Amino acid sequence: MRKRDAEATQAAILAAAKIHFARSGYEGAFLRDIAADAGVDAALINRYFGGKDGLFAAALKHSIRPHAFHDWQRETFAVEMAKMMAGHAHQDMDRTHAFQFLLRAATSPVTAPLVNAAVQERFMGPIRAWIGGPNVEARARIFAAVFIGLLVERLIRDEPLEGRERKVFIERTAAVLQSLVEA
Amino acid sequence: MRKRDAEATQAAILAAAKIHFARSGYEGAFLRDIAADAGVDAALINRYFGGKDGLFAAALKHSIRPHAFHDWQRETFAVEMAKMMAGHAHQDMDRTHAFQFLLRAATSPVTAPLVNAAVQERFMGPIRAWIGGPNVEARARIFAAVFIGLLVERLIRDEPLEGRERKVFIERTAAVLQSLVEA
DNA sequence: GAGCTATGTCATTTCCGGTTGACATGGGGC
DNA sequence: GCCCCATGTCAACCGGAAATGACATAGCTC
Repeated sequence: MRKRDAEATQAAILAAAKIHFARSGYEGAFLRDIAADAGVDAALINRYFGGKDGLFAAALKHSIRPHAFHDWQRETFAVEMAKMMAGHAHQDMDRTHAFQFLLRAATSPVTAPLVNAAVQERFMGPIRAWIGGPNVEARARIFAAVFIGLLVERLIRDEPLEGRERKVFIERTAAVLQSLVEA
Repeated sequence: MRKRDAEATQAAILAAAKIHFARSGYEGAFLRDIAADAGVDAALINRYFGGKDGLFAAALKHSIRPHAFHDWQRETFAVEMAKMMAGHAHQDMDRTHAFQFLLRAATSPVTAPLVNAAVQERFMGPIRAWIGGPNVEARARIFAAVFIGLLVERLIRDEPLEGRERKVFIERTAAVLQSLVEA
């Protein structure tokens, strides 16, 4: 029998759930599989999270953490971010993984509203505050869209750019990002 | 009883399937609903496509066709596209269905490789050709990223922008897109 | 128009996955 | 050491959705 440690068990379930939801989406992730990966009986998921919905909500909450936009320097962030986007996909796995989770969740009609609410609160909010200026709403949305798109591109591409193409990619990306934080 | 025309029936099923798969993903789309929309009994889907898997494969194959970038006007496409992105997700369904379908399919581990290969060939290829100029690779990637990001944002948001915010959104988005096709 | 086959419809079955409740047991509190 | 509750396990249930097979009939061939 599994060692009796509710906290560790819940953590194991949550970790497995994040992987499965990220890989397969809400409908495609099965509680039995998640439980198996966590080394737990599926019934425990119900006990601890109140069902699949609750588990998803917990995983979602755990995946979206406030991004530290406040400590980015307004003058240099664009280039820094562009460099990050130009990097290898296997770097920054935590962030990448969380984003996969969000992307898949966003493409399921069941979970899309949840994701939207969470993203609004913990992602768009900080972005708006950070960007500031007039017409924040429109500019923040474009910023978020570009940000998401760059992450997706980074996620699905075969190989990163090299040499001159890479240099141009960073310059151009930085220019786009920079333009969006300017009024 | 439905008119006896196997070819038309299959086409109706395929059309309905594409809509449902685009809107709800593989697991979220139900054969009964697809059949109902097509004005067909669900059993026919099995007869003609051999089951849900077969139907999905057929819809995927049918959705991946070369995108007509060549008939966009280089001077006006940016504003047109920005207006489209500013709209509600359920408007302009014709144009965006294929993309939504592909995006959802790309987030399913089963179909992802197929989709990625097809996207490279039939999406990135045309984009490169259409954009042209020096450092096409880098610019095409950013363009694709922005394009995808806007689609995702459009997909997950609750409500479109209105009034002045909408106007700014379109202007800014158009500016970003336009800048990316210029060398 | 008789007969046959492809097409369409319906009822039923099967399967799958989330949920539930009963039961087992480890381990802390007394 | 005993009791009790929290934790873990197991088997069964239930609803929903896909698949199946029997049946009906339109429409073509002759």
